[in-house]
Amino acid sequence: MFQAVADPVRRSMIERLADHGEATAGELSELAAQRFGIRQPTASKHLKVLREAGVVTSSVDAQRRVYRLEPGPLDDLAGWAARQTRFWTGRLDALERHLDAETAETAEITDPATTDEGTSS
Amino acid sequence: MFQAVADPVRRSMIERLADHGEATAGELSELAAQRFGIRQPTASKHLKVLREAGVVTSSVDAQRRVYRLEPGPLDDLAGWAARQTRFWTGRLDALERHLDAETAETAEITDPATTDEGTSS
DNA sequence: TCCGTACTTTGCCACAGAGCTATATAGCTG
DNA sequence: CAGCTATATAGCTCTGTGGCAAAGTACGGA
Repeated sequence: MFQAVADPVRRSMIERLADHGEATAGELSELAAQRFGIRQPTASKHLKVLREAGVVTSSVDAQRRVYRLEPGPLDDLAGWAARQTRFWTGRLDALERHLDAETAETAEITDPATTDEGTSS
Repeated sequence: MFQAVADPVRRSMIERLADHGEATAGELSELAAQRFGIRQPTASKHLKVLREAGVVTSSVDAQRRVYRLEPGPLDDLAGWAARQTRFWTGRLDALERHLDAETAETAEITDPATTDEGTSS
C-alpha cells in the first residue's frame, strides 16, 4: 500500500479515479503519457501494482478494462497518518495548555523519559 | 514525503516518535536493530531521509541527537489520502441515497453536477 | 589531553523497480 | 477469417536505494 502510493505516476492515476469515479486502462495510460511521458506498457505495469495493492479493482468491458478506486486501503493510509500526529498534537496541545495556564517558561525538551503525563486532559 | 513513508523501517521510527513524543538517534537505531536487524549507520541514513522530507526535526543535546515528529507532512499525507476517498464515497453515497429514495429530497451534497460519463470514448 | 560515546558520512555492493521495445492475448468489426 | 483495437506480459537495461564496514566529527569526562 505505502509502496503503491510512493510513485507519482500511480498517485496521479489514483487522483484521476478519485475525480472521475472510474476510467479505462487506456484513459489512465494516456493521462500518464501526457503528464509523465511514459508508454502504455509502463502504465499497465503501474496499474498492476495498484491492483495487487488492492487500491483499485478492474472489471472487463469487452477489450476494455475499467478501473475503479477501492476506498479501503486509502482510508487505512489516511487513518495511519492521522494517528501518528494525533498522539503527538494531543500531547503538544495538552502541554501548551498546561504551559499557558501554569508557567510559560520551560525548556523545549520536556523530559519524557521518567514521567508519563499523557493523561492530562 | 511519500517516499519517506514508503519504507517499513522509517514507518517504525515514525510510530515510535508518535508514541513517545521524542527519541534519540540511538534509541531509534536500536529499535530498528531489534525489529529489522539493521546496523546503526543504516538507521542513521533512514533518519536523514526523514529529516530531509521534513517528517522529523532534530535538536542537539551534547553528543545526542533528539528527534521529534513534525506533524505537517504527515497531516498532508492523511489529508491527501482522505481526499481521494471522500470524492468517491461521496458519489457512492449520493448514488445509494438516490437508489434508496429516488425522490432526491435530500438537497445536501447530492448534486452529481452534470452527467459526466455519458460520452465515454 | 586523551579516551570513550554518540552519530554522521563515505564508499562500496546488491537488488528492486521503473522505463523501454517487442510480443502475446482477447474481443470487436468488416 | 483478417485485421484492428485495447491491454497485458516478457525480456531487457539502468538508476535509485537499502544494506554493510570503516572512517570522520563532535562532545563530555577522567
